[in-house]
Amino acid sequence: MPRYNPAEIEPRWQAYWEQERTFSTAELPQGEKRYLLDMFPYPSGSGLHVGHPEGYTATDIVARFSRMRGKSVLHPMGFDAFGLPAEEHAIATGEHPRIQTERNIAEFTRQLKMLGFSYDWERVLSTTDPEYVRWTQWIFLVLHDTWFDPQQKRGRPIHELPIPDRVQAQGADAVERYRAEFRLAYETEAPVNWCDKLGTVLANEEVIDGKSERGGHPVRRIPLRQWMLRITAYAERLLSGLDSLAWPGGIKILQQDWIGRSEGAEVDFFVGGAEDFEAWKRQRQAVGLPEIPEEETLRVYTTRPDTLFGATYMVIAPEHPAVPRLTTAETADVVNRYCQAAAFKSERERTQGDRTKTGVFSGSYAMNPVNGQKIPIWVADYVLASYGTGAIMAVPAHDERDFEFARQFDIPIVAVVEPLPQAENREQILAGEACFAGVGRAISSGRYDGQPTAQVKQLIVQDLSAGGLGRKAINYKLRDWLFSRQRFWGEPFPILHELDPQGQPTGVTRAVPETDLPVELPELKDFRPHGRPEPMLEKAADEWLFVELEGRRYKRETNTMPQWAGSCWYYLRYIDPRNSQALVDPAKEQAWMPIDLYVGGAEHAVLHLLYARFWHKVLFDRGYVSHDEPFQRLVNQGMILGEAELTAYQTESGTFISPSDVRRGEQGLTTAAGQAVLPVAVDESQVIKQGDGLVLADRTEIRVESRSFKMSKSRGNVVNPDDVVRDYGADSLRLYEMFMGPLEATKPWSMAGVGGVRNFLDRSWRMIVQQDAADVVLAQEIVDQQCDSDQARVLHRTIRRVTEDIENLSFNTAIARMMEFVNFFTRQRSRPRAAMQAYVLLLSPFAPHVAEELWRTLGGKTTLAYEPWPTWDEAALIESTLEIPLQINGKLRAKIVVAANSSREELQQAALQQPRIQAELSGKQIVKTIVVPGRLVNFVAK
RNA sequence: GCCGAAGUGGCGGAAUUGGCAGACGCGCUGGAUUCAAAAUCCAGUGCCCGCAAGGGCGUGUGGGUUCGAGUCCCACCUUCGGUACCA
Repeated sequence: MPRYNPAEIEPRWQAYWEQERTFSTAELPQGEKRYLLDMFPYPSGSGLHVGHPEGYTATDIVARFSRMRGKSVLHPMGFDAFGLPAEEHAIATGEHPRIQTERNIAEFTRQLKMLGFSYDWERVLSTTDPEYVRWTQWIFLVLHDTWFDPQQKRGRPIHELPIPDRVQAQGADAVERYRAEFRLAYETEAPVNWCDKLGTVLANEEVIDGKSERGGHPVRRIPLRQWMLRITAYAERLLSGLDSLAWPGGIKILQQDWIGRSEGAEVDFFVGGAEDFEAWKRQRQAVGLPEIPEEETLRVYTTRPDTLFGATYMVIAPEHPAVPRLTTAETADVVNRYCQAAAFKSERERTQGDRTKTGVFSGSYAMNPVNGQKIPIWVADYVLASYGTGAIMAVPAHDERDFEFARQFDIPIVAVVEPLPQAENREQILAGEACFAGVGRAISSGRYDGQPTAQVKQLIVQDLSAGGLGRKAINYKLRDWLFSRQRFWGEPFPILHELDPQGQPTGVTRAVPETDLPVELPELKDFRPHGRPEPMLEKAADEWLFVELEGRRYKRETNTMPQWAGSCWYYLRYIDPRNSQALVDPAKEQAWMPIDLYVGGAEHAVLHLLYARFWHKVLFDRGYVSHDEPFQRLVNQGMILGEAELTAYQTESGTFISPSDVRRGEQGLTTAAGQAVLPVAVDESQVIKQGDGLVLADRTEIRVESRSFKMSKSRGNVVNPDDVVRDYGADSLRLYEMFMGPLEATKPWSMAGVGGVRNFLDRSWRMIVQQDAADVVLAQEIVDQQCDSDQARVLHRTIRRVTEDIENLSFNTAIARMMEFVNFFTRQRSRPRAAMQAYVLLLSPFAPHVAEELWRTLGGKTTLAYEPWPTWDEAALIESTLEIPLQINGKLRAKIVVAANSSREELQQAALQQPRIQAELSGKQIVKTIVVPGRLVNFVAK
């Protein structure tokens, strides 16, 4: 009987591991440690899909491999369990989100356990656990209690913030307000993306094309009191910290671009009238550049101070505080209307679409500090209030956006940078008819003329600084992080707002005392939004909402934290998941951190990783963790696409045409002649291969397209791991996920491929287990004797390659090596037991269940999880003879078998003896001979 | 537009980093076994010409470097992913 039967083997070994606590991890590592982390999943109602086990299997292989190499391994799993779907479910059904969340977690847990991952399940956590929420809130209070010291470039306790005397003199409330301006967690009135339909505010990343990511409902911008995190203070550290990390280059670049550092200058333009300009300049010369510009100046940020002489107008953002000041009686109406319209549009609407620039003249003029030229000030929404100073000097000759705007509104264009002589459309650029954003030499720029751009930049900034008119400046695209949501299903903020005797807020806030954490969510009977922009928790009963503390009355903060909060620090909690005294014990933290390998999807390349790094740096500055960066090595697993789909194209009249004859235009798919074309799904049986492609079997001149698509419910190509495990077993699923291709690559699913690796496991089984016995007994070929030299070579080569491939995360090739091993040994009449045991150990990280079973059959008494990893013997790898290719003029002409250690001369002689080579060379002259010992011989002949 | 990744048989993918292109798997073809099928085993399988021996061509396209290029350099094309006026 005993065929390989995963349905019986797998649950049995899973139960064994659980009962024996095989993978429970010691509190502290002994010897070398490995912290191997998966990005934890959101437990959605649809369960695991086959994308999840891809990364999970990769880290599990490394975890099992590392244990066998004697490392202490921390390999945990948990759940990112706050999130909108559970709340939407609650709104629809009235069921508390916690109930559905727990059900989903139970289902995920079942599925994860079914796949045999060697997680330490005793450390499992969920971001929704009250004990976890407690420490999320605690970290928020750390952020609230921290300011960033720009001198020391680090976060420090708020009580260390120097308070200016003038503030101190105004009393405690003034001091508190002053501090609030510096805290890393602060409140502000911010324009937010409000969605009427969802009844909630959305983060920018949750808004796609002016619509909500979830549901596609319209979104508009309204101002609302928000919690923000001052991540911008850490921009420089977040940028420079990337250098030391072993991350994919592309991800680092994404983060760099997101942070968006630029160097330039801030320049003040005088807007107080031409007659006072000289006086203003003299005054600036005397007192220097003020920290905050006076009312009669407009401060701009530019990365091209060298083009200052080409500034022909200025633009301020519609939200700029100077807008009313710069508006005149005549322009007031137009400007007001323009600003209001801009405010109503979402950031997305303002920055996308037709791209035709809009704007209105403010009515005022500014004086260019370098040449005293009077230039108009416009209000336009192509300038963002949230970047730089919210105002720009516009140099249409050397900035595409300004150029477009100037063309539209007939504003002069003056070239002040001369391109290199060979530049194309140089004449047009100099005539102000084309835009040139590159570098060159200064022209029409007074005493700077003739100097290269880089030098002019430097000189102008120097001169501006000396005159008190400007200074060097650095800016970042990164914005502060909008950290509050108006939903129910999130962590409450541990913040209290003080009330006066009339029940009105006094504006003073305080933190909930640490001993009162966690602040749990209030009980609600009804989860439907109240439809106002205010947070959901406003619906809470008064007993929750109002708090008395030390004789004062407070109202609780009713915003909740975004889903990011829990995922920003979960990797720390795994280290010490039950600690009730601290988020993590410092000794354990120091022992296990940093994370040696972090595997997850590229969709978290920017936000999750940036936010988590930010929190980590704050915790580091405040002394709660021992490293500056949490994720030493990062790998992004590739996306798994659906099974390849065959498509043929058919015109309306039913004629099939080849894909190359299909045009993709505004009308959709058409023929070259304009006739509509429809894609038709084709079955594999209707298709044959021909030449370099596939064609219809009965119409071989018609080509068929083969493509894979993202898995989606709507396309119906989602693969469910439960089905795969039922039909093939978990070991086959794991193996297939790794065999498909490189971990980082996007690759299509193929059920036939799963069958292929299942076949390999069957063969592995039959190599060791007797086929027609009643019980699981060893195959007759298994012998207790030494490998012969061929067997030893195959064995040791396999050990070496599998070991090196795992170290390089090259799992697909590791599996190919094991397949070669099985192909070789199934053909051997005698198979040494030791070789079989070594093989089973190599297989075990990939297919742990069948490996355990085979290990036991081969005489193992307990789990193989801590058996020493096999080592290879270099001596066994050496081959006595080699086949060497012989080339003439780089073309392969013959092969010879020679002793492996043949010298250069011996090789050349043997090659010249070879009959075919002799024949080819006769009548020719050998110009050159290349001999690479162990590799090849190449004759260059004429 | 910009940034990133990638283009190798019918398909998924290998190739010690400049040295026999196509490992391994799927699929397909033929054979053994079987009453038959499944399963299993054996052999073959880049394309073209040829009965064969053999020959020619071949890693997205075009050029280059080299005795030798999938791999290095230059230009371009295509696909996928990300991003959007950041001064």
